[in-house]
Amino acid sequence: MFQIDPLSRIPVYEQIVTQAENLVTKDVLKPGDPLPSVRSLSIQMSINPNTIQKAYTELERRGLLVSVSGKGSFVRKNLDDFFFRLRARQRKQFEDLVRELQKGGVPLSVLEESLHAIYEKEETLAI
Amino acid sequence: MFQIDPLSRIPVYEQIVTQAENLVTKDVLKPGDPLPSVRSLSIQMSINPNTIQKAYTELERRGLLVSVSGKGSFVRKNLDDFFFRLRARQRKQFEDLVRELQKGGVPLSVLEESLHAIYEKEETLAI
DNA sequence: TAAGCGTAATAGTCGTGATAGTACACTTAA
DNA sequence: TTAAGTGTACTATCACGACTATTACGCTTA
Repeated sequence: MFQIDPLSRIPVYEQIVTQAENLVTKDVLKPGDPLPSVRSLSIQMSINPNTIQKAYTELERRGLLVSVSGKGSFVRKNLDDFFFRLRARQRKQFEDLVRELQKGGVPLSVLEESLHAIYEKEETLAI
Repeated sequence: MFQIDPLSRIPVYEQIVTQAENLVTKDVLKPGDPLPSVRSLSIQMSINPNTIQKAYTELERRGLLVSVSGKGSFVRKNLDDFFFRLRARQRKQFEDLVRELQKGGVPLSVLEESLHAIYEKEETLAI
C-alpha cells in the first residue's frame, strides 16, 4: 500500500502522510474506506507502531481520516475541507520554491520549460 | 552582508551558502573579491566560527570560492563550473517538487498561474 | 472471554546542527 | 623577528527531531 524509502531524508511518517494524501486524491482510497490498523501496518512494513501512529494523527489533523478507538481508522466522509487545505499547502510549497529560485536568478523561461516537459505526456484532468 | 534567521528550520550554514550564491549570481560579489574572514564574520554575526567554516567549506566544494591558508577566502576567478552545477541543482529542485505535485493531482494550469503571478512584476533579464 | 483496535506514556538510540575551546601552520605588515 | 590575522583541524558538549522499544489502558466485536 505504501512504498517507504528508509534512507530518504524525508521522515518515514511524512512519506506515509503524503502517499495517503495521493491515494485519496486519486480516489484509490474512497470516503468511508478503512485504513490498515496501526499494528498491522507496523508489522507489514517493519516500522515502529509509534511512527505509523504519528502519520495517522497528522492525517486526522489534516482532515483526511477519522480514528475510532476499538474500531479503526477510516477515510473521512466529507473531504471538502481536506482538499481545500491540501491545495493551499501545495500551492504555497510551489510558490516558496519559485520565489527562492527567482532570488537565485533563475529566469522564468527555464522554469516554464521544465514545467511543461514534466506535464507534457500525462496531462492531468483539470479540476 | 548576510541576513540570517536563527529561528528558521533551514540550517544557518545553509542560509549563508545560499545567500553567497545569490550575491555571486547578482554580480555583487565578483571573481577575485575577498570574502569576510571566518573570524570576523563569526564575531559580526554572533555565530560560531565552526558554522561559518562549514559554509565556506561547502562553498569551496561547489566551486564558488577558493580558500588560502593565511590569506583568506576569495571568489573564484573561473565560475563557469559553479554556475553550471548551480543551475543543475536549481532545476532538479524545481523538477522534483513539480513531479511530487503532479503525483498529488495538482493540474498544470494552477502551477502556471502561480509561476507567472510571481514573475509578472519583475521580469528577470534572460540569460 | 479473547482478539483486535486506537491511544498514551516512558525511555533509549541515532544523526545533524550548533556551540565552545584549543591548537597548528601559514601569510603579512610593523 | 615579532605580532596579528588567516584558514584549518580536532575534541567535547548540547539540543532537537526522527525513530525504536516496550508497556499499558480502554474501547469494540466475534
